[in-house]
Amino acid sequence: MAKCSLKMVADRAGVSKSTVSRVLNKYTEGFSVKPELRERILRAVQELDYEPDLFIRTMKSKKTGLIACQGELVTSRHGGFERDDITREVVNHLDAAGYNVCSTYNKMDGKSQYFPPFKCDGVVVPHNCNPARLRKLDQSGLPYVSVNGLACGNGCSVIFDERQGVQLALDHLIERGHRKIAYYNALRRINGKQHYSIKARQQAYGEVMQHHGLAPSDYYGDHFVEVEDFLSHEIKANGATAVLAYDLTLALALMGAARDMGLRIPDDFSLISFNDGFVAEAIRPKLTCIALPAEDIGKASVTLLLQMMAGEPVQKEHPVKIKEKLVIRESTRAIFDR
Amino acid sequence: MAKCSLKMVADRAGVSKSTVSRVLNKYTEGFSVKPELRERILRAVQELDYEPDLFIRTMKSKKTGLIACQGELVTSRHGGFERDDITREVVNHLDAAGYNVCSTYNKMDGKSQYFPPFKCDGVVVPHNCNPARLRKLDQSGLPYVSVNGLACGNGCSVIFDERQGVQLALDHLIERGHRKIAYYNALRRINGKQHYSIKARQQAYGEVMQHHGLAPSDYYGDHFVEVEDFLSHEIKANGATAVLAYDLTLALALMGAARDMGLRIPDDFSLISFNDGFVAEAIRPKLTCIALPAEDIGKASVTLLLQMMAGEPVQKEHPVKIKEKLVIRESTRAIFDR
DNA sequence: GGGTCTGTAGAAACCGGTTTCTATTCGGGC
DNA sequence: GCCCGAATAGAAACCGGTTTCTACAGACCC
Repeated sequence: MAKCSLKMVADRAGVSKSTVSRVLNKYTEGFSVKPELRERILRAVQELDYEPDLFIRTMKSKKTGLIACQGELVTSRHGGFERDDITREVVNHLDAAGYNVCSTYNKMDGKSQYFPPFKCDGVVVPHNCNPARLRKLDQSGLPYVSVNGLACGNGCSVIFDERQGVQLALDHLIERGHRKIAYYNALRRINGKQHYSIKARQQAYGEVMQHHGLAPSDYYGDHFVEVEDFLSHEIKANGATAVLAYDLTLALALMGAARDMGLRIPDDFSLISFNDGFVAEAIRPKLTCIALPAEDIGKASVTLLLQMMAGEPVQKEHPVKIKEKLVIRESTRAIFDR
Repeated sequence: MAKCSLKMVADRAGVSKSTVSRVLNKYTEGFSVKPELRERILRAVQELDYEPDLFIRTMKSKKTGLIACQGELVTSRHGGFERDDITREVVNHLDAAGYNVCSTYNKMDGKSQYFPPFKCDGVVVPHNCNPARLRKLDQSGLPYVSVNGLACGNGCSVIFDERQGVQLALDHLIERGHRKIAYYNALRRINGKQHYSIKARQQAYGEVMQHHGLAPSDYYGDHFVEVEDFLSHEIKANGATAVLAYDLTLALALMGAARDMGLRIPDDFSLISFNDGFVAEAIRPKLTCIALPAEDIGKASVTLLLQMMAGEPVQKEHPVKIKEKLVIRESTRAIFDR
């Protein structure tokens, strides 16, 4: 009924705790167990449905086999759609590498708590935007990787190449004849801090536009603009023919407001958004997106973390950057001369 | 740097481990500590930034202060939008009650693993649809509550009142003159098993329609129908004026296909969906929904679990049912006489 | 036959906490 | 001054595992 202990298994098999532990952990380092005894022990384990406590075993053993996952596991209400995908990829890769991923729900806005509150071999920090918490983790000396977020001195960071993604989006639009391309920025703050991508995309937009000799839109700066005001100003007044949106939620909001204001997509303006997902494919017009490949960032992050844990030298100076991908659908079209 | 132990705190304060433990746990049961000594200990704790290991303390103490959360924390790719909301509500309420919620990512489709793999006071199982895993948990004797899913003999279950929700939806449509109302069912299987709501909504639809003397649609049964085929048959051929969709993802798929087929919502048919969320408000037409209030189910679930853990008698025979809510938006309209 | 090496497995220490048991000091009643 | 109980705090046991240390049996060699 209740969970049974190593002692109970040992008693049932008529051996000592140590022998059971050795058999279960396949300890062959200078030791061996007679096949017959091994059989008896394994039978007892099976009969009692024994499984060791995942955490108590971490006390004595050097390797815990545990990876702690920090951060908003329960995604925020209006959070991006890509978050779950990324975390899932990371977890699956760690699982495949034989690690058990574990997390405790500690509110990041609560009293400054340590993370992790248990012993583990490494830490994954998805979508980080809490510098204080990160600094504490950094000081702990544990190997950690910040996935889709920045790291401090001792950790690694894997992020998306926002410059390349912006370039992908703008090239796509410029190739199709667009010259006045507005950017709808996000000013959502998570726990009082912005996600790095907000500033990165905003800045890349300015640079890439300038590089093409085009004027950036008025509203790509730091102050918040309502969707309706944005569309009135940029599309109706300034005559922009295309909009790049910070993420899917903003793109959806823009699409809704455009419909309400009598603006058609892509006839009156083209729309392209960061993040891809089920919704982008389901809505009409289907949204052209800059996808953030979850598989790629997940795999790269886990590879990096495993290297750190193995003590191999890794790139810590600069974040590893994952390429973004253009997914062309119906919301962008060519304009023939202006 | 590395995490420090109770012993280190004790040494620094010049006292024994037991005294530190007593001070930190506010042990006053027949014991007391001189204010001056308490001060010194607390100072040492602060200086060393000490926090006890969350799991190791569970070994000896009767109360662990831990709640395990089973299930798909990393939600499935195309999963419903309501899942995160519900889990978050549950976690926040447990947190408020002083419990630490913890989860390990164990693939539910993997080798049959026990859950939880550590000692805890109770278990939360959100969105359950894995009977085998649940049966094991049930046998463990731990207090547990199945949130938005069914339980076995020893656990409690809190689900939504699907019958009432279907009634809400159909009454809304019938009041507005609809008589031919089709139902678009889901046949998604999660880990080989269906979520209880699939059968519940399907069945309730049949009953409520019959109760109103109306004929249910052809396609509300168990076999899968493509959205296009569904719309051709039900709307174009059979002349249905309204559709009730199993969830938001299916509603989105229906909206997309309708647009592609030249069917307008709500002019050509009204659409109402289960689940509510950001997307329902963002798309056009805004979707009329049967909302599944996350706060209500979260609060009720936690209340129930805490009662079980306190040894109080609770309702185990039947699931507790949470009322669903009608959110009227733009996708449904009245038809004036037929 | 004695010494040594190897295979096998139990005993015991240990991890980091909580709880129980025990010891000492102090104050008060006589 | 002595006895006793309350207040205070250390010592030690314990939780459930892993790892190290130790012990014993048998094989092999000389």
